[in-house]
Amino acid sequence: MIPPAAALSAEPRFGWCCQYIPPDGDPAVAKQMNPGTVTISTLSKLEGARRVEKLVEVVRRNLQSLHLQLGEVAGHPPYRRILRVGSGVLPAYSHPIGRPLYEEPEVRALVEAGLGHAGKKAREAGIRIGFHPDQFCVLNSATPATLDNSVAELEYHTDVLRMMGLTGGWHPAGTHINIHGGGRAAGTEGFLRGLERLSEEARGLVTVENDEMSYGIEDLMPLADHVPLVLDLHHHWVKSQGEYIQPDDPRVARIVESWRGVRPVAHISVSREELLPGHSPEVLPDYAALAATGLKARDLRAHSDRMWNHAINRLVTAHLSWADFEIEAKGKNLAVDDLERDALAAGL
DNA sequence: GAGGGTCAAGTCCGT
DNA sequence: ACGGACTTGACCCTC
Repeated sequence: MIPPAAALSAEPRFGWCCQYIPPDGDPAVAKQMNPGTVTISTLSKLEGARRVEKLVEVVRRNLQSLHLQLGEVAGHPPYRRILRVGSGVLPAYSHPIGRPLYEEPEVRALVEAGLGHAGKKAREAGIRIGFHPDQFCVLNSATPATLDNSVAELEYHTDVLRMMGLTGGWHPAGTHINIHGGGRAAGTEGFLRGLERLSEEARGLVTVENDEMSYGIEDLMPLADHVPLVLDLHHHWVKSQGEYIQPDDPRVARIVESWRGVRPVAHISVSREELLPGHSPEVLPDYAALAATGLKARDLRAHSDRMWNHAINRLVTAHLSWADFEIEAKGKNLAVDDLERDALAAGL
């Protein structure tokens, strides 16, 4: 019997996403700590037992790396206990090639045991778990096949979380499966129709995040009574061409409401330092000034390796009053170290 | 073991 | 109409 997910503490958290980078750069540790993949193409070229064998090899590695990642996070203070898990933990799960393989008793037993173990570890250490399916998951698509795939993808993530003991009700332990609004043409009405296609269990986990192109945070407000909103401060800065939302902003209050008592999740990243030569790390990047130097939106969108800007880190520290943060930086856990230093200095 | 082509999927923008 | 960006390398085949 799986113990229920513990209530989420009110303590702020921030953490990294999907991949761990060993501080000493040890490639063997990097490989051990991170998931692998197998392509559909490779699986489809194998037959029968070979196909199962290949999948089992990758799944076993992925479950082991997930366990190690949770161990790493659990070794830090409670304010660092949030982890975005890579969506590739069970490769090909929602694809016709992979689906029957996961029904093989051998595979099923491996997956249930591994995820059960991981979920237990996450719950015991109080690690908040999230997922972020990629750009192919478009819940408002007008293309039936795309919508079908998107629903299947969200149900896949729900299956994973169920085996981790993190489903049932409204975002248990703060768990979330976060996606973007999708294409503009179908609008937020299309998103609501897509939500209706999901199981009740999945609907209790999905969240929606503002992007730089199609749905700004204001554009997502019509969804706030149906699904929690995830504010990405950097996406908003790009889409609004320079606005830094403050914690006392009325839009933040609406976002908090959309979570219905669960502590919200937000995202932070920062433009690449090397594209901003000579920029002071003590000053918030000024979009208009940077655009005037010839930098394009696509340049400013790109994520930095590290949380190099102390002013942004102080802004995030202020936002920790209401949200937990997933840090989207190429430097992963190393960027979390950066934010941690500034947040502690600012009195976290 | 190294090198290089390949990888399930959507949507947007710039040309 | 089409290629590239997003992401973001890792994988896998060939030599």
